[in-house]
Amino acid sequence: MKKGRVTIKDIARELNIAPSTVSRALNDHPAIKKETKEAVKALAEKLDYQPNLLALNLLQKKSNTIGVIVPEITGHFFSAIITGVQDVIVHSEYNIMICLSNESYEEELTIVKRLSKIQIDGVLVSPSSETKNFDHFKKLQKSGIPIVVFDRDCPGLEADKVLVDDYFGAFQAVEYLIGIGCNRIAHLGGPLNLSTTEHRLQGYLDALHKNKVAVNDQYVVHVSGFSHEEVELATKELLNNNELPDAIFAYSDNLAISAMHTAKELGLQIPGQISIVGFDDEPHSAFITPALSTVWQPVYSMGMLSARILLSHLKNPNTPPEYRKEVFKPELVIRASSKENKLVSED
Amino acid sequence: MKKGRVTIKDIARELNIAPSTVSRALNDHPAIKKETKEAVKALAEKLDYQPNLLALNLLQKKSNTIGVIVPEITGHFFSAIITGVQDVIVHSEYNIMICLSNESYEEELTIVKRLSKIQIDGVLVSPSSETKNFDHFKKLQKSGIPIVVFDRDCPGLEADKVLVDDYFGAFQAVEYLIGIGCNRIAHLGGPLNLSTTEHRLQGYLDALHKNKVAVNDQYVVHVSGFSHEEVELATKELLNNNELPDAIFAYSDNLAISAMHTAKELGLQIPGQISIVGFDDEPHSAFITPALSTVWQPVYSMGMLSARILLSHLKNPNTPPEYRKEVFKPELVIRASSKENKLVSED
DNA sequence: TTGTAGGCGTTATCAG
DNA sequence: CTGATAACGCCTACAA
Repeated sequence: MKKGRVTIKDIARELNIAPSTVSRALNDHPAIKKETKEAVKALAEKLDYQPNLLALNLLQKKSNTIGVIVPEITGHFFSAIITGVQDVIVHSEYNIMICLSNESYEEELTIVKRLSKIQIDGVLVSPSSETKNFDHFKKLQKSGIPIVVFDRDCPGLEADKVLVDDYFGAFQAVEYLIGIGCNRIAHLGGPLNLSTTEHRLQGYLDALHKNKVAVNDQYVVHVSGFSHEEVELATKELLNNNELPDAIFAYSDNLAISAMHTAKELGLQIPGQISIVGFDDEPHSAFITPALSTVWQPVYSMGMLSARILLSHLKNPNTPPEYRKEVFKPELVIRASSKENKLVSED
Repeated sequence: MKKGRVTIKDIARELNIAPSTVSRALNDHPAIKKETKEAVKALAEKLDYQPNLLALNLLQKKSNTIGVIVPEITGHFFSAIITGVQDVIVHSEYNIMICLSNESYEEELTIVKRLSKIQIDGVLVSPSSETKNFDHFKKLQKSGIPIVVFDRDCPGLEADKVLVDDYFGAFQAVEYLIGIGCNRIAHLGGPLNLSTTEHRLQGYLDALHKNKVAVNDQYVVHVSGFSHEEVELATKELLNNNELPDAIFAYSDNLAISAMHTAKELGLQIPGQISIVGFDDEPHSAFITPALSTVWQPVYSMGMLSARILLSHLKNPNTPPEYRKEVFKPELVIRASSKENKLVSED
């Protein structure tokens, strides 16, 4: 008649042996008699003994938990990455704690503090769009916690990184637009301090330069966040140019869809008068009308790889001299929102 | 020159006082001299003392963590619920552990075992579509862990529940379809052992009965899972009827969109020849063409309420005599995929 | 092969 | 007001 769960002491008492013997038996310690082991294990089974991980955590000074910090999960992008992460981690002894920063630097700070308090063992992170300073991550690293950065880079932070070649994706997309005859290509860019924003912008600019298409400052607009209002505002700014762009390369599918919406409201034909290309290849992008051309990224694989890298560090706690940097190649997916149509609109 | 993090003992030694005094000072115990408190707090600050929650966990026999079990997060539905949960929990002292069952009963079992092992304090759960038996949840409850079920009910399990009136939503949707002149209304149903499937089906049937529209068995098809193949198969079965339905009420937006796709491939006009109504109001449903009529649910609020209910139990660990059952009202959203168009098609 | 003792970091209890 | 002590459940030297 004990209260609470059964412990190794209970087993020990019942069997008239020492708790340490029970512990060893349960852990298959070589120096324990076979019969003892069997007796212990049998009783443990019978009593439905569950090792108290909380006690182990204290002993080992680790939580057996890894944290995943993402800006949001309502879109498909981070959800899919997380699913990849989870499908790897689930086969390890670690638990996952998913934390949402809601694109807020403040909340990200709070999260990091919390994770640090619970002695997290490792962290996967994609910083918020507000985050410019990575000291909070560095602090984690200093206390020995390995960090893997994914998708959104943290420039200046030395860590493992699993990224996408955003520059390449953007370059391809824009060169494609040029190829189909667009020459007033606008860019609806992301929040300014994201690495992804910067790389996609750079890819856009370089594609224009390389193909000797004039760059027009008025054709580049950046959102400051992903709220509906901000996106709409930016889109309108772009489309209210006195000389209308004949194509928009957007930072993301969501921005692209917003742009498409606004363009339709203005009575523009897509792709007749204006072509639109997004980035991310969200699943619904294929279902909107016209179906959105976009840049696909291997999200699930990114999640899996990030998790694997973190696990490998956790298994080899010897300070690794060098960090891995894996860059996935994205792929242009051409659909109905962009079409060769400039024969007419050449004035 | 200590190794590892600073503990209460370090502070005690430095100040020549007892560890227990430090503990009390840090916790603002009333019976501690003001100056002592200040000295302790100052030093703690200076040394960047972080309380070791792992030790606390062991002492209190609780993990200060709540688990959230969902079938998946790549869709908007559960992501939004989780976001609601998180936005509530983040203001408490609890951590969240999000677990994905991938719509698999096996994985759900594994998750529950894990959560039980780490001495989870409470659980929010929406069961997988394969789950027919809720003993694993009952076992959790028996060990004193409060459970709140959300969205998908677990019939027979006594627990707090935060649900949606699926019956009402379905009834409304189908009655609306009848109102615009449809009389060969098909139902593309969800997996059979989900409560939501059952209630939506019942709402569909009752709406037909009440309005004296004949029920045709061939017009009711259920998917067995949410994989693309299965959905496509079921959709085709529905549309390959010798007498084509003039409307489809689908279990979810995703099923509806798949149906729409297939219908388009068959050259059908939507809503000209066939109206389609979904369920969930996923954000992208407004952007597809034609925009999908659907049934909206207050997802974010459901997440928040579920979390609040769980927290209230955690704060009052006295066995609560009765469970709460909260049922949200969904709302029909009419868009372009359903239209009054039967004047013509009446043969 | 097994038992004893100490400790992981914290708090609660009981003295003083 | 503060100090010593025990305890949470487990593991790991060290001893026997």
